[in-house]
Amino acid sequence: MLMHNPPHPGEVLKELCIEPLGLTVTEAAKALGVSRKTLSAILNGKSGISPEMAVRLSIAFNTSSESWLNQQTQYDLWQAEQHRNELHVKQLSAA
Amino acid sequence: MLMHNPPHPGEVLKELCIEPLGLTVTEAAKALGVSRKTLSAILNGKSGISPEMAVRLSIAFNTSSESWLNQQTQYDLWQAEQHRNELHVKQLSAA
DNA sequence: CAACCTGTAACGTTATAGGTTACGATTTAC
DNA sequence: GTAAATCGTAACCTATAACGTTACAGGTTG
Repeated sequence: MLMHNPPHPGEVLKELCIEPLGLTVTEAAKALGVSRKTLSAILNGKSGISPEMAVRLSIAFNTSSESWLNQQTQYDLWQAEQHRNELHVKQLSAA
Repeated sequence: MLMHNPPHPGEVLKELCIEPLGLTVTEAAKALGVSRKTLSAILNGKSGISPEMAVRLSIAFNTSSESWLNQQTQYDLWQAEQHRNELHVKQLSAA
């Protein structure tokens, strides 16, 4: 169970990849093969990291696509968990 | 890096939760608070497990929502990795 | 001042999760 | 054997989200 609010993957991307390399959003977007708008939205927490984007990041920054997408999953899940008690779900198993 | 095709999370759900408990799709859908169609689509690999659905499953089957959503992530990522060489991405870092 | 970078609004496309209703086919129960 | 339940799914809808192009205003910087 996630205990604390995970950071948006865009923040991590900015702080760990873009800024250390002194890259502009324009440059990075071009290298990633996406529009400047798309990358900007991610960096500013306006949209998430899609599976395809995770693969792009893994190529550009020589990382694992899993790590990127897992971060997104943790983020999304934390959001969903905030509404856990609003869901009308009945228990089916004690396993 | 993922090496083998991960199973669709719907298969796992069926084999590990629905069938062992002898549940019908109709019963399970009702307990989960979703339509029969929605659950059916998941069980038959026609749609994925959303973050909210992961939370529903965690309540109904007393499991972790993380495990469900992670399975979906691995599945989605494997699909995306299959097109890795079709993406026009330039390397930005050797880290 | 001119060149560059930025976020973002406005417009579009495409994909996907979810709902309801309805159907034919199969399975189960009596 | 018939009636009831279940199943997958088609057809229709909505909402959300990622992505694209173009265009603009504001900020830096040479």
